[in-house]
Amino acid sequence: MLDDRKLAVLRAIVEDYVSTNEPVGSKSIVDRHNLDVSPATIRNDMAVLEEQGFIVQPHTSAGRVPTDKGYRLFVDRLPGVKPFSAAERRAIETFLAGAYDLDDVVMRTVRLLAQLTRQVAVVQYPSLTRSAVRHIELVPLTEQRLLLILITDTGRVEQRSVDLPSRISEDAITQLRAVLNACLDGRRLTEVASVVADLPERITPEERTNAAAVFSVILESLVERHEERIVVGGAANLTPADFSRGLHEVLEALEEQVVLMRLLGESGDEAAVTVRIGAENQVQGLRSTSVVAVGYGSGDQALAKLGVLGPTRMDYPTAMGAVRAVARYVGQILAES
Amino acid sequence: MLDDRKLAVLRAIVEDYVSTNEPVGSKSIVDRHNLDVSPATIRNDMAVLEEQGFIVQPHTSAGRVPTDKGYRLFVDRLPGVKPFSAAERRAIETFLAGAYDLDDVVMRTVRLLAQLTRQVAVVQYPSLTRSAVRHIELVPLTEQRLLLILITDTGRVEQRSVDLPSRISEDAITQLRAVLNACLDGRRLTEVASVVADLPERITPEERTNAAAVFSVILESLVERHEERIVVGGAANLTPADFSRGLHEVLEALEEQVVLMRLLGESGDEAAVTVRIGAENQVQGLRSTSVVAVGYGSGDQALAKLGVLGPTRMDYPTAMGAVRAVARYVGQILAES
DNA sequence: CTTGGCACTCGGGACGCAAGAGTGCCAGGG
DNA sequence: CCCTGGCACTCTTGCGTCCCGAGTGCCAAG
Repeated sequence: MLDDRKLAVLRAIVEDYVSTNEPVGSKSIVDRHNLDVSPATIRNDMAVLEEQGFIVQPHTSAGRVPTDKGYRLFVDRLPGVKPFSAAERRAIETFLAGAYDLDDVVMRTVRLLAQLTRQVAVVQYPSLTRSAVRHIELVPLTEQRLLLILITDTGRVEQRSVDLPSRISEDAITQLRAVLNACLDGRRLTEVASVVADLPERITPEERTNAAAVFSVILESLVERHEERIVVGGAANLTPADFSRGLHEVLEALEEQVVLMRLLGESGDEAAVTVRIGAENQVQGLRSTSVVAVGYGSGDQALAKLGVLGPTRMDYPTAMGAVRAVARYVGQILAES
Repeated sequence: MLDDRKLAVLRAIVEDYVSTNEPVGSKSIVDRHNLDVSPATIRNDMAVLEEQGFIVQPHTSAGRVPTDKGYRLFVDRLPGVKPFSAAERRAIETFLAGAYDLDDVVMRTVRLLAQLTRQVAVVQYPSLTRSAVRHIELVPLTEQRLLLILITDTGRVEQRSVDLPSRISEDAITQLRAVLNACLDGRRLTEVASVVADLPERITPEERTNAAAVFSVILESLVERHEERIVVGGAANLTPADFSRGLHEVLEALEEQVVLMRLLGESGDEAAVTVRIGAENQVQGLRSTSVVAVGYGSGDQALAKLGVLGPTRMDYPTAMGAVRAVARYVGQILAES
């Protein structure tokens, strides 16, 4: 149905269109890629490719442009990811290694991805719910108010202030802190809910109402969507020419955390690099963009996702290579801290 | 030199141009604003205004457009800030009051400002160096590694991991923690440096090398520029039509923390709303934008700045009103927490 | 199945023209 | 002295026309 040469033609069209942003004609294909056939032959192949929906011509007398389906075939069956050179890998590693806390890791990752791919970079903070508790700290703010600090093994620090129903003594705080750390230390956050339910027994009765307030804040912070923050960078890489309806639509989507969550969430598998092309994205307003994403994590399991977003006319092999490489190194960095 | 009517004409030109984005002619001025004179009279006034450099005409037979100098006169001598209605104030207050930690306050502030003004919002995190220490916490990660957590009275939490030269015992950590909190609690961060210098005396000699490592990390985090984070939102409000050289330039500038720092830093006075118009901004790439900024803080002194950025063709009265109102309420929220 | 040839289609740039908006200037009137 | 109506002038903008070139589809021959 699609012989080797037709695939080669599709590939040529995708590559040329990506690099020139102009519809590519039969003649320029034989010129640039060394297929030993005539333009007329290419035209026949292109007619077939068009009939099958892999390419279209914007105007009757213009060259061809890949469709979403064409890009899909390209990424599925064609060159795959572009591996990075040793030098590039080293550059990535040293750039990320300079980070000194989680915020900084994330910020650097965004910048790095945006710069490597010249696209918009999207990085999700390591998920709270899949991390484990490393330490819980209570700091008195006033006599009826505590600051609760939750530190995870991914280096993430969450803070909440807790309003207490009644006054609390230094001793009671110390006791509470000890109990919390004894019971929760090392637990995955998914287990915390059930553990917290059993805690009140360990607390002296007169402190239970205050303790309950603290517990409820802990539980709250587990379900808060807030924790799933996503950072975007490289928006300047969006070129107006690539978006018919203007950047506005895209920029708007990029500012909605919820939208970004869905965007990264849609890519199912976490270990492998996934590509969603154009209308494959269910997110309204990003129907003409592609997303290359992958899960990353400190150990073997993925904690969160990162990726790049750009026009469907994107250099997929490079983007996939960059995303994969960056995810790997970020994972390393997180594991070390 | 500039009589009342000429000022009224300038004002009319600015207002109409802001709302229509089209050069405004003499006839439309007498139509829309009720000046009881003929178009010809307006034309004479406009000729004077043009000669003085307050307005220009893009083409020989087009209406007039304000220059930077024109906008400047407008904001300096004309209607001033637009006060907010009680309903609007209440909306702002309740929207911000829902925040549950500093990150959330800042994020909400950005969204709010962007939405109120339909411009790009820029909010700087409360400066570390002007806040005071509320609590310092040390959490052992491994035997030679600590997590240092610094909590300020503005609700900000900074974290750093500290590599120790030698192993440290639980007791030593407790001692160190006690010393740090005893000496630093309530101190402004600007004083911390000198206080820390005197600390080693209070530490048992055998722990001094480890303590020194912790101290140096504390000092480091005071000078790190990282602390001056700036959050941007509402980039989708940038309309391509307003920027001749394209959005690219502007978006790029907005991604550079350093640039944003300069931008907010330039506005000198902190208590009053400052406006920098067009080329008054020394930042390359933002020469055709205006910035409306003001300092905000929990008490009387400013901790940081916030503002909006947009095309010089901006609704200054509204922007100034929004910026001022939001700054006030953010200050309140910070003071309460 | 490939290839050269050829007629065909259309988008885009160049040109010209007319309409409309807005101005500057001038002379007259309060 | 300032305001006003009138008038000629200047450009921009949109529209219609025309032409060129790129690229195609089809066909008949190798």
